[in-house]
Amino acid sequence: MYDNFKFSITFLRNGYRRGIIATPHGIIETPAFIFCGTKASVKGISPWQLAETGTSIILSNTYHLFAHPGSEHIKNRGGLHKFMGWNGPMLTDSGGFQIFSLGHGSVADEIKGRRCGSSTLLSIDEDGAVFKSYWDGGKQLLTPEKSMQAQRDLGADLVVAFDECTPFHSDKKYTEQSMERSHRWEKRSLEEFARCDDGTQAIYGIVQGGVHADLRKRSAEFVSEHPFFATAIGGTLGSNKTQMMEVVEMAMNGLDKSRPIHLLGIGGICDIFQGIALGIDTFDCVHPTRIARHGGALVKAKYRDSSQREHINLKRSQYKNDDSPLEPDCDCPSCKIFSRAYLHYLLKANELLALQAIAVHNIRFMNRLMEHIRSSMENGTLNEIKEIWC
RNA sequence: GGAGGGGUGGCCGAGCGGUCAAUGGCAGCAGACUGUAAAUCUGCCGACGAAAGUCUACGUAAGUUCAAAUCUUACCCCCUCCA
Repeated sequence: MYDNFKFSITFLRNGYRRGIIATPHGIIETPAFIFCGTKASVKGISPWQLAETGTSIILSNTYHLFAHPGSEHIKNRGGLHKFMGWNGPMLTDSGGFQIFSLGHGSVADEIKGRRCGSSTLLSIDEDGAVFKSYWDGGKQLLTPEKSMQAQRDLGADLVVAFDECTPFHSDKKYTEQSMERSHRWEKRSLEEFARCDDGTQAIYGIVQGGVHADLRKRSAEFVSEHPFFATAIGGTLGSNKTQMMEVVEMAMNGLDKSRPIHLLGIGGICDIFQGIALGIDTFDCVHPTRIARHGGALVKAKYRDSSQREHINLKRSQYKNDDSPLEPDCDCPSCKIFSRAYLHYLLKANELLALQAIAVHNIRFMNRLMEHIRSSMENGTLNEIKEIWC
């Protein structure tokens, strides 16, 4: 297995590391950020814009494409790469996160105890999870085998074992049972993956275990003991950032460090620096592209406003007369030709260009951040550049 | 000239005797967003006040009533139809 894949660590110091993941569609220099193109599209952004802004890898979601238009439909169109026009490395998430998100709403809602009214997760049992399709209302069963078959149809380079993303509010007993079931699901995922392996894909195992150190350790050991190509850290990471990094550290303790390690769903700037310090290789998050659509532009520390956020909210009236670019030292197309005042106006005028222009900037921002992190590792300036970006 | 309809907070637009500082929507001002059911969601949005509350408000003026955005009368504007 994994003959066409390779992970090489090219630099290692004090636990943080630089590396290269080789896939049939190209290489990913790590640490890297993976942009979310959930429904076979990074919302509002074309593949050529992704390429122009230095993106090496994107992610799509099995659950969403399974619900619509169907993984077989995409297989018949030549696979996901061809279908969406992205020829670089790609990962598909298994749909495990949707057991969480379609049952509890957003991560923030769940942690803060705000339950959203209607859930489309109908039930979970040993076999898998039953959803009410948000597309046509029909009942859908997603199992480890189905997720793997769908991911095989989609044809991403990197695929992910099917797990249950356990909610933060679950007690330890449920978290443990859920973790053990996830382990059984991951084993089934691996078996189904191996059964159809044709050398074009590599699979990630997922560490679960909630916020409990003993569970995280057990889960990390489980994943490391099984022949996954790489590891992803998933599940709830706690209710605040301090706890989040504690949980990541718990998971890291039992992991096989020779494999690529991905931190699922995390993409704050400071979070990335902290994750890298613990040895994380890749991150993915909807945050950069989602906040862009809500008028939020990521900017380095010196370009921020008084709000202490990692982005500026261009809908704020303070930007109405701001003729400067989002960031004077950014090389993205948006910064080269648009002012904050213009983007503010576009947002107020409800013009779609605003959403795209800010997303292009945020994507370039994240890629520049990762480039800077990689280049600063070997000359030992990681701590200095953190001041610039955090 | 005759007949009818209408004038409500920045705009559109409900309400048609008390529970109305007045439903909604838009605009405005903020906030949230971390393996995307998200170009979404939440809050504020007459003035003063931390709040209780006080004041000023439904074209203008006068009236009926314990009580009027809501009823009556006059006036001023707008729209439609007829001459």
